[in-house]
Amino acid sequence: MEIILQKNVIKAIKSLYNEDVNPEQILVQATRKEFTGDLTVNVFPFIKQVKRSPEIAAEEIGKYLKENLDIVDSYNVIKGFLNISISSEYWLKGLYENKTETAVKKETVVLEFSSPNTNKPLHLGHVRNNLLGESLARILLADGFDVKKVNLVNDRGIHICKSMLAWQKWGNGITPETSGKKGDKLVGDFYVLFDKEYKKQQEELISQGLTKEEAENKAPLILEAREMLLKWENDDKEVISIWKMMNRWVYAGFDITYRNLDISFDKIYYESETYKLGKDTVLKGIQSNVLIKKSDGSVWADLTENKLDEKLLLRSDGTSVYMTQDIGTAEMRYNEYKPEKMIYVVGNEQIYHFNVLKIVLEKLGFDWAKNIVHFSYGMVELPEGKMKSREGTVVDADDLIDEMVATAREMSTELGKLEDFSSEEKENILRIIGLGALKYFILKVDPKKNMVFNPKESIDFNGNTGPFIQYTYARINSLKTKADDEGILEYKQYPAGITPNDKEISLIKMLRQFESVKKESAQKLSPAIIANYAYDLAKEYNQFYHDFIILKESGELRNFRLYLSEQTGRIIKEAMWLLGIEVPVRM
RNA sequence: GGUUCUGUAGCUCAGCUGGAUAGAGCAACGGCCUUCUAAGCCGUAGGCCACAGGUUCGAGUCCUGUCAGAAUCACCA
Repeated sequence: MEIILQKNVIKAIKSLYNEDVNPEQILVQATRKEFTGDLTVNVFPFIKQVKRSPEIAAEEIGKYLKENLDIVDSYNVIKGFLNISISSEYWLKGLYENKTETAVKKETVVLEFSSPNTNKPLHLGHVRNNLLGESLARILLADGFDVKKVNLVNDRGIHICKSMLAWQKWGNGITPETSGKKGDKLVGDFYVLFDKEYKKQQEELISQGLTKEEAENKAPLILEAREMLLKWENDDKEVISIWKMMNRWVYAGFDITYRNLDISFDKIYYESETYKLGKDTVLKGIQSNVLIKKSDGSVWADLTENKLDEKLLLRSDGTSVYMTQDIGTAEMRYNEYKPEKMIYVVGNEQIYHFNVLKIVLEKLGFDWAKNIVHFSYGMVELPEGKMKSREGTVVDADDLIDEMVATAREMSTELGKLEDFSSEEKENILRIIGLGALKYFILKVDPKKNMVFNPKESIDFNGNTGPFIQYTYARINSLKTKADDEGILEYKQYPAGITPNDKEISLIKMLRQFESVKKESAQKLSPAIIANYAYDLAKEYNQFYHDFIILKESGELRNFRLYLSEQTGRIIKEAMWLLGIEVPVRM
């Protein structure tokens, strides 16, 4: 509709002033609430060309539009702004049009997210990553992309060796079964234990006169861990078997967390299976003189011409680093899917890493490297700052989910809801609500910004929240159920004698926006745009619901309002789906 | 020190490619359940959009500088 108006403004200018203007000069936007009208044309961008004062030009164009466009009902001019009212009939028709054109692009996008390390359980930071990843996948899918969700499990490296070593030294053969602990938690405990003992050794060495850096590199524990990594890369039987066992524990733990968050993947890569390819590629890079081998055997990429430093790709002992395995993974992934785009959902702390990755891949001759997109999101912080695992301030993912559901339960009991439900149904609804609160809380903020989470205040269930939107849906659903009970079934036809009121029109307008909101969120890779839209829509509907009677109305008006409600519910549900949030039929 | 990101109400966040008098929620205060779900609706109060310049008809938005916070610049991942 904006486009129709835009074209006609161009026509108007041509016929009134005999001037040609570009479409970009015609700004059509929604009229602000304080003014009457639906759409506003701003005359300033072309005011010089038409040689009129803003008021006169706006007035003349408005007059032209009213005479030549039947959808234009009336207009008014304030300063240089031409506010146009679209006929309510046009809005009403729009609501009843069934437009189901699904844009099919079928370009493949590989979307990597989650990417946990196997040495500790998932925490709030990972939760943000997972929720963003899952939501982006759905948003891109809805925009017509063929999305492959992939997870890259970081199952090798020095960090795993630390947990393994600690378990070997102090674990006394403990397992998840004997301890009753979730596997990822148990392994995480040993990682923390390693760090504690390692710190002790460092302090000891520092007191003997070593510098901090020397102490970090000479502590017996770290030497043992490095040795273990070397053994691992040389397929040492014992090391491999501990590694397999402990990873198995971790995966069992992760599976539970993923399931609780409704996260799934099309494909899981393991770095233990991709790093060798990376190593090979790096070695080839030396032969073709793209990379440098130093006298101690370490391999580097010289990035000084890109205004960056030198970057290590293989250690002097021949073992690979993070970058090495990411090269291999990217290559493997590209060969497997030949995607148009590879998106990595990884925190903003790794911006530098991905810059380097792209440059190195390009140097190595992979022209698809330019299609790599690092979707970098901000950190989740506590009111007192960053989460520190060593200080025990990490917010554990499983605990957080449990707390959210518990809060939902308290609220529900207090409000006296859900009393007539079976316990099974009730639990499911509480899960939907608790999880909805958590997911919405995280997804509504602009991904690139850091966000603050206050565990003491816990997440709200009122106001701009997931449950607010879910509640709106439940209300609508309840209307439909009641309509059903009363035998109101034929309500979907165009209502002949109805003139929608202002609130109804603004609801219809908002529903129309959904398509462009979806597109925008896909282009900008931002679930927050969907989240904020869903909230605005729910708020608008609640006002409508409060101010007007729906089912107790009669005839066409009742049918129209019921239909309008149903459409709102449908879009709320779809918007929430795009966020990975379920909506309950009752709450 | 270099690079990147952020700075909007007491708190948590919106603010579309520059557009009219900067918006929500929470917290505070005051109203609304004999009518479809009050997890709701309405109202009051709360702002030098970090600061200073610049670009122009017009700047929270773009440019430059300053200040503050964060991340990163590892033979960690």
